[in-house]
Amino acid sequence: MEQIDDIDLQLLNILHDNSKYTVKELAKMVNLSPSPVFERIKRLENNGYIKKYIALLDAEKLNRGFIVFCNIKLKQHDRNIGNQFVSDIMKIEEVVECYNISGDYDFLMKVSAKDMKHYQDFVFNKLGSVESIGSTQSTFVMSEIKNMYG
Amino acid sequence: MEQIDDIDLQLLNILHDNSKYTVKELAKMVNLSPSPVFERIKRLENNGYIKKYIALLDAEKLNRGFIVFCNIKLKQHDRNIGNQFVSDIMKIEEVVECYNISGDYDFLMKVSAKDMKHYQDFVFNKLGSVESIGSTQSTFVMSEIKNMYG
DNA sequence: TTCTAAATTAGAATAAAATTCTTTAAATAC
DNA sequence: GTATTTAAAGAATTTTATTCTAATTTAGAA
Repeated sequence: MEQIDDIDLQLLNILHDNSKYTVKELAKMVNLSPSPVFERIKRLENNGYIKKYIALLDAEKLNRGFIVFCNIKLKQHDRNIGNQFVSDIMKIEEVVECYNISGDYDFLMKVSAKDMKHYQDFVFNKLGSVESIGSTQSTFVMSEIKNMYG
Repeated sequence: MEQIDDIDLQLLNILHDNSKYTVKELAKMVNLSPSPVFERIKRLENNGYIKKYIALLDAEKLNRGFIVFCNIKLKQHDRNIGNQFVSDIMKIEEVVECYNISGDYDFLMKVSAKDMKHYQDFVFNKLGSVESIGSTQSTFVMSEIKNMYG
């Protein structure tokens, strides 16, 4: 695996914050000409340092500004139950992130809803029909303080 | 505030997953010519539906694949302590997300480190010097199941 | 140090994409 | 039904991405 240098790291940090700079602009920022910057970015893409480029959307405007962290305990801890849970959760659009975690609970999900009413509906109707779930515990987000991706 | 239609929504969903499509490609996907697609995207940007465009990086390759959710209780619940905490946390690069939450703890942080050793160093040396923190509780991520941004 | 080879860069040339503009069509109001 | 507004298509233009070649730098060996 190729090694990356300081200029690569600069480019990654810049693009992580704003991927719309032109190569000419990037070149000026890192004191190079456009060609090597273009080649460096292609190399970083091909070597997997850059996974993809995405647009960040305004959750509030799209009626998804109500964030809840939802802890999940499975009914039992066998592979089938676990696989079933993962498979079910992947289909639920309100679940934007999900992690298998240490501690009292098995999974931590980040859920994105319009409001409390929507979240309640999500818990009753969506989670309610996921057979593998034993219990849940909701932690509500009152405000977002920091988000390096937002 | 302008209203968005189904095609706008399609464009948002596509760009949220991959912002590198050309307008020509997008036009084909939504069965329009490039011009109206271009104008729609500009409108979505100007109206704030699209906040920004970013590159997603490979955390593992950048030595940041060890994820921990860290719950925080403040020493006291007055405005000064709270503001001091927020100000301190914004400067710590390992903290990639932070939320003010309901429940037993005051804040939930997502922390990104190289490994357990790095995380330990983060807790001792970085969090350890944030005066406003009363107590912490760490939940370790064993695996990422779903991430609509990753 | 000096030579050689490999890698990197700069700058020009080309291809492709974004962006603008004008015309046409469609939808809505009157 | 006509007028008016809005949205779309297609062509023209500008900008950017991408490729190519030559020059420079770097690293290693003699």
